[in-house]
Amino acid sequence: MRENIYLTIYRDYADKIQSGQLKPQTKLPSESELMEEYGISRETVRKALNLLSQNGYIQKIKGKGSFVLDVGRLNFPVSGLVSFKELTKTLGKPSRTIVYETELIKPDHYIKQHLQCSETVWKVVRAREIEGERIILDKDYFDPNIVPMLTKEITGDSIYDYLEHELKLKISFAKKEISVEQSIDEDRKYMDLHDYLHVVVVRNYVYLEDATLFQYTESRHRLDKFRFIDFARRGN
Amino acid sequence: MRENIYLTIYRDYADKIQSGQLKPQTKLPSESELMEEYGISRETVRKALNLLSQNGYIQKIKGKGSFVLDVGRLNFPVSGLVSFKELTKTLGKPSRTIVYETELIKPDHYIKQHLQCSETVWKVVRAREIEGERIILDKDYFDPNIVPMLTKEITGDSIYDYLEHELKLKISFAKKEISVEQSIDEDRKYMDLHDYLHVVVVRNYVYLEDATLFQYTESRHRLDKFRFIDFARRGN
DNA sequence: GAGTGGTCTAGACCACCGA
DNA sequence: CGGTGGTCTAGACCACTCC
Repeated sequence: MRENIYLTIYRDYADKIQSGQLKPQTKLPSESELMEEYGISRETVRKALNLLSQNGYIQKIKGKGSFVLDVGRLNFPVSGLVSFKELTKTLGKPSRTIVYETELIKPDHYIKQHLQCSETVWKVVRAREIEGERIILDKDYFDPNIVPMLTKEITGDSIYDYLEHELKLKISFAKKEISVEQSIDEDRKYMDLHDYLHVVVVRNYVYLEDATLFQYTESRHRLDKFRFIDFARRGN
Repeated sequence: MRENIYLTIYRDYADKIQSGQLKPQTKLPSESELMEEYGISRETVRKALNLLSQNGYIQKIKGKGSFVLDVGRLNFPVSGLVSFKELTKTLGKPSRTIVYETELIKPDHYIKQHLQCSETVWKVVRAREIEGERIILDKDYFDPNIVPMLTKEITGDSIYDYLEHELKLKISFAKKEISVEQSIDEDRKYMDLHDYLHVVVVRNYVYLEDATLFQYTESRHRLDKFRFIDFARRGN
């Protein structure tokens, strides 16, 4: 027991749909049937279904019911906050992370402006290698008031696991800005850039529950390997 | 009267925040105060606040209250389904649309695969000019079973206005795929591409309320002018 | 402790869909 | 018409924050 009936039901169905156990076009049980099945009230059922709807798993149609959408093929990084480790897990391709820097630095004006914080910041530079090619360069900056210590061991694995499970930080929301910019020397040095003149730059601002900005990340992708998928609802 | 108290309250506050009338860090009235103020129940208040939270306008903090986020500076195309006309309205720059094609064609295999539909499809090709340069090329494909007639007048203005207000179509959700690809002759012909070898391609699949796909759009952007902003929540 | 948001309930009325 | 989802109500208990 304890806690979040609607989240449990949401995950139940999200898993069933993602795994293909529930095929597209399938009709879900009606809200009253789900009330019975789980022994809960209708508003709680509806919270679960609305979550599924918002995340692109189902479509609710008034007077008819809830139907499974075709999510299986393309939606893995359904917009949002997917870390490299999670991403490669779903991709199933050989990949690794190469850590170039993990150090406390004095931020330049540019970084200071983004991460409005103290006199020093953690800077982490890592390349992401997939199928033998370094195609992503991640430059992370952390507020040391929130992340006091980082090591090569942590940054080589998943920083997010560390932040969420060790430091118990609760990430609340993030803003991404995607643009294309000219590649710089650093890109050529740390990535297998071939002769592309541009890179896709994803600037990521990550906030905690109390709305404090604690991380700024610049993720630089080789043009030909970049892909971003976004699912958006209009009214629902 | 009639209908959707929570949507009204949502729009009230969304407007106030977007216009800067409510500054970042401001504390909103508590849920019980809003209940009083509008004479409604708490769950209805919460629906409005949750909408604001999901769309990046506010941050709710347990035990403290709801606080306005700094949305003003960057969030205009807060991910999602923004049309060119809406976008330029907020940008306030001189812009226009050039219609190159508005015709019924036999779809090639590629399009047929995307828009699984009949023997013919509407094809619309338009360039978007901002500050004197054609920097976006939009290729739209519509299912003629749903959109029976299109004219140059319609496509030159806003197709979405026509679809929503004239045809009363209810757009429900869309999936975007962003990637970077080599530019083709058509790009150079219809855009002021300079000598960029690549374009940013946004493939857009638009669905109606009953989950039928009715439009496929390929939006090709000049590298240097492309920008995409995404706001995403992690837990609530 | 008082005040806040997070979850949940058991009802109600409505608009829509299909037969 | 019965079944569906969409909105709304008036309560309840909890966990959290701040004093």
